[in-house]
Amino acid sequence: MCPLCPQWFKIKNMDYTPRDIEQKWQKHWEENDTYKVSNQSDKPKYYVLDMFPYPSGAGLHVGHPLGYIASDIFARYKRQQGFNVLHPMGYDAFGLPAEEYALQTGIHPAVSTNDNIKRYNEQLRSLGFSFDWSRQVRTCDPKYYKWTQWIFAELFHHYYDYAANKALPITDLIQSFEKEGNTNIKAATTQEETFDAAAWSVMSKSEKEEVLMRYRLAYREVGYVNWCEALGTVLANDQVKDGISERGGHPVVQKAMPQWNLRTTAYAERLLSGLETIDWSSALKTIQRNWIGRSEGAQMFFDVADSDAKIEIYTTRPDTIFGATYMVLAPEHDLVEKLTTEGQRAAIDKYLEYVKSRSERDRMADKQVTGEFTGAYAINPFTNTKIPIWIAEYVLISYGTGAIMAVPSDDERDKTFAEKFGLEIIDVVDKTDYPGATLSDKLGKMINSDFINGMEVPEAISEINKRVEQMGIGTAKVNYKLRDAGFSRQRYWGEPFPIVYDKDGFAEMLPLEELPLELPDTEDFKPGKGGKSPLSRLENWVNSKPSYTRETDTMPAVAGSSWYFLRYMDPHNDEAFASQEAVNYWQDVDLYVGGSEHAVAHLMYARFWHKFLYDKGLVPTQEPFKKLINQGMIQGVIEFIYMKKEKTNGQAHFLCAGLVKRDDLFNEVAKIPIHIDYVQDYGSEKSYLNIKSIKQFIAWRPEYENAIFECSKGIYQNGIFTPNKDATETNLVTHSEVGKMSKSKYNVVNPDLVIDQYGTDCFRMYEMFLGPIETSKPWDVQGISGVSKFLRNFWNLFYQNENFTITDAEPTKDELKILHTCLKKVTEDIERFSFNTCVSAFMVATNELKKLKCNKRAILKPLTIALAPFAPHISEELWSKMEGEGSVVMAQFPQFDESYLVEDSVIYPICINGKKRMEASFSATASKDDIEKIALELDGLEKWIGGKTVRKVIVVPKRMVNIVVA
RNA sequence: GCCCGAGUGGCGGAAUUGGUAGACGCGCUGGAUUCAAAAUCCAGUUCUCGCAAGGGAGUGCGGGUUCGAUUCCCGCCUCGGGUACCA
Repeated sequence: MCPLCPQWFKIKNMDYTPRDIEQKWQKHWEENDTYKVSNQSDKPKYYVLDMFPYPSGAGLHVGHPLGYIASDIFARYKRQQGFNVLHPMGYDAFGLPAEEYALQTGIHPAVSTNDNIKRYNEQLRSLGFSFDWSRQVRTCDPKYYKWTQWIFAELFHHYYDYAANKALPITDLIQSFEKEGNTNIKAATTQEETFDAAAWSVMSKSEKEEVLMRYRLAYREVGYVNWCEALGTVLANDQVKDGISERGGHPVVQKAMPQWNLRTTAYAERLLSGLETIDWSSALKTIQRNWIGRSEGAQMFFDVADSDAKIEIYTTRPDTIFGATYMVLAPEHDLVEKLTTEGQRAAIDKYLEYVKSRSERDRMADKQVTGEFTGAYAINPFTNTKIPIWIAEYVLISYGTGAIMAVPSDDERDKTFAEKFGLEIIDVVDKTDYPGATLSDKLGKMINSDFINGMEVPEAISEINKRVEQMGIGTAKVNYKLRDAGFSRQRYWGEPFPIVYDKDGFAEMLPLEELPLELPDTEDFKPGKGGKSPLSRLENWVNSKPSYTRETDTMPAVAGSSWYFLRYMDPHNDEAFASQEAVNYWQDVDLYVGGSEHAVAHLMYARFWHKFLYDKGLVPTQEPFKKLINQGMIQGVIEFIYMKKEKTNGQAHFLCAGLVKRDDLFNEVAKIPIHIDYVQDYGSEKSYLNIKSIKQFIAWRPEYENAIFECSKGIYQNGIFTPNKDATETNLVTHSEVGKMSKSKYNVVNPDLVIDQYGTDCFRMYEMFLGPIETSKPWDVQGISGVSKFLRNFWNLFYQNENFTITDAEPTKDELKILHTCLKKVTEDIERFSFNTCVSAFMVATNELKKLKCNKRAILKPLTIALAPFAPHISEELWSKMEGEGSVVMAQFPQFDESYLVEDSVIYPICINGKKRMEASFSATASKDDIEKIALELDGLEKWIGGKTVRKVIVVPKRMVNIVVA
């Protein structure tokens, strides 16, 4: 402020300079370990967790902090309520992007990851979060992944016992085998053959190891995997979308490779039932339920005519077996080769050739009805008739048993197939009693079905199941869509498996004393051809343990993120992943905030690992995350300019969106994304390019140096603007779309710039004010001035004529009412995670107190405490000026008092037939009868009743009066 | 296709158990201040008819329950997310 300026005296209030205040307090908090939390406390615990970020090279954009702000508000609120709050942050630092970046630039993933983390740390610090940074974890730190490796090894050393319904040591299983073989073992396994103790005792070491591998929770198996040649790695199902890799969009094929897997299917039932016990959104639970995909049905064997082969099928509709007129095997099914007759061999080979040529993508794109007859027949065990065996691509080898009994009358796909190939259709369910019911509803009455005729479907199902078991041809069975998790990656930047193979090729887990097995350093991280990991080229490392060779694959990124929340509880422990005291104190995560993109993979793996650790008695709860909130995405507007597909005189020709629309040229133009920094009125409907923008665009994209830019105002080319009339400026309207904020869309808005201009507190509150935390919305900086104004107004409540002035005068009834209305609203809304309405409540209170010129400590002190979770810096500054000592961070959150909210009188709307016509004030203590009596005698009421009869008067206390007339 | 979720002013959104629809903010309009602008302050702002007083309509569309519906029920439409030949 300059005293020489004539206006200086007009600025009545002390300037609020957010950046100075914020930097001062951030430094103060850091120096004083304000947010450091101890594992020893008399206070009740509360654990608030964010999904830790992958430190990408692009840095944070305005979308990332949304969830962090929400969780920070809640953590601060809980802290002020007297909880010992664990609120940590760390980095999910292994993964493909760092490695891809390394391949492009030659910069080691460890180096770029470290740089990125540094940048993230700075950005997160500037947002004023109350993280206990001393507990920071990084999944790529050997001290951390020592325990990732250890848990993996423990999975290897355990199997899942269905009788005990938990994981048990594999040594227990070996004992059982020695005593009585596997006949009485009920376990999660792919072991089909039974054996007794004698058979076990004569097995070779290799046979025994093979059997055990079929029981272990971490096991190695040759299986079909999603192989992506371009990325040189195996991908999980959820990393493949429509047959191409989610990352990079490369083709993915099925390839047989030995892979390490986790037997997640063993926990299918518990992963499903556990959902009932946790407070997650129904949408998210549904996603997980669908992913687990439980279905009840029967597994059955069909005999094959003139053969000793048996075909095992799975069906959810055993009741329809009398309508099973043919069978279908998946083309990859083992029996195809054996069953195909000589006459059909050529046709079948041709069909198999065709199936091979069809990528997964083709199959998705056009679902053709195709198939071929094997020439063989099966016997329907209930009708004893011969039914033809076909192969068809609509039956998948990976689901159920890879074979079905086809019932064309009651299955949509079987029906189209039967119609196309002229196969018999027998109606077996009469659905006339259930009009509108779909096939999946399983409703109707059995017909043409011998001894179950007349039964309703559910009864028929249990009857057939009973009969199937009596006949010894199958059992009722629950099936899950959930697959075991492929856990091997042929990449460099991940956790090495703690595995060595002896000279006979048997896998052994390294003991804890030999962990961590550190990722060896190399400059050569290119993926090898044909699925060899880069580690396989480091021969010294591979052979560094005498008479052993090391596993050269690495773990996927989900490994480290499956248990990181436990490490925060005791992050520097070298003796255990966390001490039992720490785990027993912190228990589980009370509130988990993160994006819904992790709905399946991360949240499923983490629950699986947690349940395993629970079975081992290492964690006290079955579920890791009690309450989960999915924050929405902050989207960005992507700006495009239209370019004609055909060049004009050999030059690129850009067109105004207005012209494209006017002349309907949408088929003749392509959309070229343009950096949002060059667009005028960015984000608005009328966003456009002026001459300056075009020059910036050309500087960015020199290949368009001589391009033509045409809009209704004229044409710009080679630095010259040729107007149509007398225009001096272009107005080339861009095409705007809302989408993900991404570096590749050139629409990333960096929070640093916003913070520089408005301050962290303002940024935090504005992101909350934008709307409900769970909805996605485009970033729009327009409204931020309202929040900025609010913070200044709040600040100015404490200032009079440049002086900090606060009085100890008794507050009035009105002032107390404003305060407690606000406290009530804020308290209740924080509890239900409605942060946008909290901001609004603060605005209302501030506006009203401003009108009353209230600067009383009794009002402003509690209000400052309540504001602190949202805007911690301004609150701390005002607190220090007001109180002189302590920190607002630990100040007791003020309790609202309903008694201040009680009114002497209440204004009731008077409705006639439900429509508000008048208002009237009644004493708060007036009885219903009194109100009714007075209401009917109100002046002016007659106009609305208009001579009609009053039929009824409804009085809802403190709400409204409704007079019904007719 | 199936399974979730959502549709409210010019815009973001509020209305927590069926009880005054549009809080709060942006934007816009008018006014004050200013040589002028920015900033600030005051007033107005769902649409529509009307100079006004006042009236009518109104929460995606159509129906229903109710004294009363943004809220509950039935049938559609649109958008977003998930999933996909799951036997």
